[in-house]
Amino acid sequence: MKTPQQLSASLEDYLEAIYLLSRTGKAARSKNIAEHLQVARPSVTAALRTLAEKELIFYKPYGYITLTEKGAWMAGRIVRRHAALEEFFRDVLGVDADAAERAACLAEHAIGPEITLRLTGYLAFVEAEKKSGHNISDSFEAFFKKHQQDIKASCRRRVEKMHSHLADNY
Amino acid sequence: MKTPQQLSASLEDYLEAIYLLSRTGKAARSKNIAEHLQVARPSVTAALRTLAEKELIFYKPYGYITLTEKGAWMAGRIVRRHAALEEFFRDVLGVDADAAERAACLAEHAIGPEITLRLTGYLAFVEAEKKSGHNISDSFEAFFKKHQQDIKASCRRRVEKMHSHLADNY
DNA sequence: CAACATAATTAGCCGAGCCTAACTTTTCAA
DNA sequence: TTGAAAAGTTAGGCTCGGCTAATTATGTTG
Repeated sequence: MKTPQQLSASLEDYLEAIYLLSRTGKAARSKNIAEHLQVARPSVTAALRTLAEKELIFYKPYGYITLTEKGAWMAGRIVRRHAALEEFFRDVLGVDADAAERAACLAEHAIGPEITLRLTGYLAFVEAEKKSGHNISDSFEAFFKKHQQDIKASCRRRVEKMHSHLADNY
Repeated sequence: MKTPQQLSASLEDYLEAIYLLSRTGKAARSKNIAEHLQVARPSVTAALRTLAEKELIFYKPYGYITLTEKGAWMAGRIVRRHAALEEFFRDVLGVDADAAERAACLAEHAIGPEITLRLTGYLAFVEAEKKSGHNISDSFEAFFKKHQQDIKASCRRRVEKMHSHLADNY
């Protein structure tokens, strides 16, 4: 009997932070989590209690925090999803690293396992193509540089069309 | 002087709904918006007041709702962003139409203008490639079918590695 | 034109998730 | 070993975005 365990975006962030802190050697303590997520310490306490209730972490007040098996499994999914998005934004779309990171943080809570899998697959595909001499990202970058103005313009045109459609009924 | 006007995800949804209702001929009235977004009517009233305060809609109690110029401009961006994501999930990643739609609804609030532009550009790129005889989506679909198991397995392996790393310190 | 149906709003509530200020527990060093 | 600093938690309050129930406005029809 699997527990579907839909976590809120916020709780996913906490779980991810705990995983990342554990992984990089830094202790997963309340304070570190607060710093990592840029939230006040009491917010962390509340989140930890919720995660503990859901049996995703081992949590004793004033102690270290570790992931349960279920928690580690979920954290794994969350981290991979994040990585796939960030990599896609950066390496395929050519968004600069910072913006890619920020967008991934926000978008990650929206995409489920199916899309994550296909996204990961797509990244592998682009990689494989590159190895057989066809660099899709480079081709796209050239295409984008060349047609950027057209793309922007086509957006603007659509906006104008909409305006004429909507402007006069009040 | 541009108004940056960062809307919440929820308000973006309301603005998008008003736009879509106007567009498809159905009157943008409180009731229709509630139906479209599957929320209770009083929730709509509150949202409309906020949007009116921000001068994105014309709103008189008990009347029809229309977009201001600023509102129409923002709605346009929101709708294009949504469309780009949905199209990408469906036509490039090959996710089924329903799931693509649902994911787009959630993810759209996370991506900004820069990424929307590049995403739109990427879709145009894939389209252009197809016209010159190179169908990237088909190639990907074949690749995905072939390597799906490997991709899943590589995910699983990473999870297992993580478990061994985390399992024993509590 | 009165009365009823429908649409919309008001009033009041709730939960999630954040915050600050104050208090408690733990740690560490003189 | 004791007391201050650091870490953590409790208490209480805020905003956002939902909800229901009750009320008011609109419009429709006999």
